[in-house]
Amino acid sequence: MRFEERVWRLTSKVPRGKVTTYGEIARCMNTKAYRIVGQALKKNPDPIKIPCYRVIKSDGSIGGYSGKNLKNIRKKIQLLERDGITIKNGLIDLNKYLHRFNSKN
DNA sequence: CGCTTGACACCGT
DNA sequence: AACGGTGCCAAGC
Repeated sequence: MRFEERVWRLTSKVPRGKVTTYGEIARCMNTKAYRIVGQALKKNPDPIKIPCYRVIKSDGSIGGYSGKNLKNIRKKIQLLERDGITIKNGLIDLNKYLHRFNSKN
């Protein structure tokens, strides 16, 4: 199983209305390669099954979406709000919306 | 092989 | 709270 595929599998488990972080995914895979998580999502093969917009940064800010292009970032924000997530000043309240994986992926 | 690249995290100021 | 610097490590070249 490639690193990317494990990232995609975990990402697809995040329920609607919740989010997770790059670091959270990496930790769940017992690695510190949190930066690689983003690189994997960027290569998302099936956005329908893999809601990569639900993956944000650990400080609650949005992170990127298909690159760091501002237009794409806004798109990501719209998708999150469509899920019922409120974003104030570009920040998401992780205490409220963070999805916690059960130790096994 | 070795060097660079990131959709990041963490700590100090 | 907000920056800025440093650490991270799989992939790609």
